[in-house]
Amino acid sequence: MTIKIYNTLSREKEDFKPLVEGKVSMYVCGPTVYNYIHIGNARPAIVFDTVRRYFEYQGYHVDYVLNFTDVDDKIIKAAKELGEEVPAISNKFIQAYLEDVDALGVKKATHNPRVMETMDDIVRFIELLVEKGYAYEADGDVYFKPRAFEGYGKLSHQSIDELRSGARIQVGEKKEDPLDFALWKKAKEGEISWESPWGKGRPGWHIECSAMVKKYLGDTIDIHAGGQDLTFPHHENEIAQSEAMTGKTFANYWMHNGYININNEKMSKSLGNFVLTRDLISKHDPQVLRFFMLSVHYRNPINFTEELLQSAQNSLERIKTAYQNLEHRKENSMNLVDHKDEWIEKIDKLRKRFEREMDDDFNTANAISVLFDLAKEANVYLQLKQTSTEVIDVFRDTLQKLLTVLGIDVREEKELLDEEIENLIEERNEARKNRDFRRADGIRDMLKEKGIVLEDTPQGVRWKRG
RNA sequence: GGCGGUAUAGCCAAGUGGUAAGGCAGAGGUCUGCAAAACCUUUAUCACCGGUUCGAAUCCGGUUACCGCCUCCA
Repeated sequence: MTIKIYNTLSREKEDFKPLVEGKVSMYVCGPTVYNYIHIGNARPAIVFDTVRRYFEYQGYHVDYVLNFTDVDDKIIKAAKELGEEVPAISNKFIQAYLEDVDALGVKKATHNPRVMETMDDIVRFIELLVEKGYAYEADGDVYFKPRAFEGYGKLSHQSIDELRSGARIQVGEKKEDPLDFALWKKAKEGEISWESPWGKGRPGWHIECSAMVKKYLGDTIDIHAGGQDLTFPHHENEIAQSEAMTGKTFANYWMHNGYININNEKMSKSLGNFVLTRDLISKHDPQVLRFFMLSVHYRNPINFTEELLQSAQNSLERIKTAYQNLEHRKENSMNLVDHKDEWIEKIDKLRKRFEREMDDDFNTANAISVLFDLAKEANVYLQLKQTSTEVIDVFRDTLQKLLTVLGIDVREEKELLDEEIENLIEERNEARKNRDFRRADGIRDMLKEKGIVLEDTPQGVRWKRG
């Protein structure tokens, strides 16, 4: 089955055809590192990590590049306010980003290029654009001319002339045309800067991605991704720069994720309603946030509230419990052949359904509903008097494997309980045998206080943390 | 002004022509010494109006509401 991807370029779902059989090259626009990331930044990290995981599940080798914008106006401003150097600020927040995203189950990128480390490539890229007549220097700045690039606007489906009527585009004194955008910015006094053929300065925002894509993935890549808001102007400008440069298609597929609202309002600093990922996952299991984000299709907006997150937690708990109950029952299973094949076939069908949903533009919302069905079937199976070890294994392995695609791990290190608790559980078993329920319930309540929840099953007592 | 998105049960959320998946919350039941977990049952004239069609949440036209981009932004 082929994977279908909604391509912003064509506004249609298209069959995914890789440039190289069995491989995917992916570039995702990363954060500008001037602060801790908010949950809006976490969404693309989670969504495109899941895209990557699904490709890998399907046997593709994925080259995944995510950049860090470590020089920019906002970082310079933050550095000034904090009385620190720009690299100190960006290093700090790159580190923080990596920690946050790691907690969310995001796999490490193949490369994490930074602007400061890509400076030579960026300067060379700009030089060539000037040589080719797509860009010009003006008093230490260098500007790109969108009008010189045929096809400008093809991603955002804007026509160059309509853009002008927006009338909000300021005419910089140095620009020849209001649409022109900066490739290189002349340094202000005392500002961090690099040498270039046009004097000291630093790169404009869009050029870094063009240079990095070329450096790490080549002239043409399979997938370029980012938040919806990057479509214009950022990605549009990247296309213009790169295609002007190489004369080749820059990216075959463009993917954009939707926004997050907080209590139905746009998350913004002025409203003061942004939620830092770091704060949230210190209070909630990071997996719950990940599950929550994947329970909505990636192109649709998500509304965030504490209640909705709690609801997601309850949902995830259901799948987790099913998994743990499978583990528990495994010890009490046997070599049974009755109806074995029927169950395995049933599981196989669910697995295929999961794949079908993921194939359809990564419909994680539907894929998750398949996991609920899988959990349900597992629960039904677990109610049988006798169970087959093999069927239990297939249930468990399938559930685990599919959850891994979503980046969710329900396995729990079942660390041994300490002796005291073991003894209490044993004592309770004795009490129950003797029908001393008052004592038994007393112990159960006591353990609950310690965060150990006991459940009696026909196969003996089962415990979990709660 | 240009481009685009969304409107489905108490809440969340899938679903692009054949009489509405799934989850959370609620109610009733089964199992259990009691619980827990689980299972079963139960809750929708798909924003509104018109059209196309044997048949529409799904296609077309219109209306309303909300939202995004066009400016730094995931």
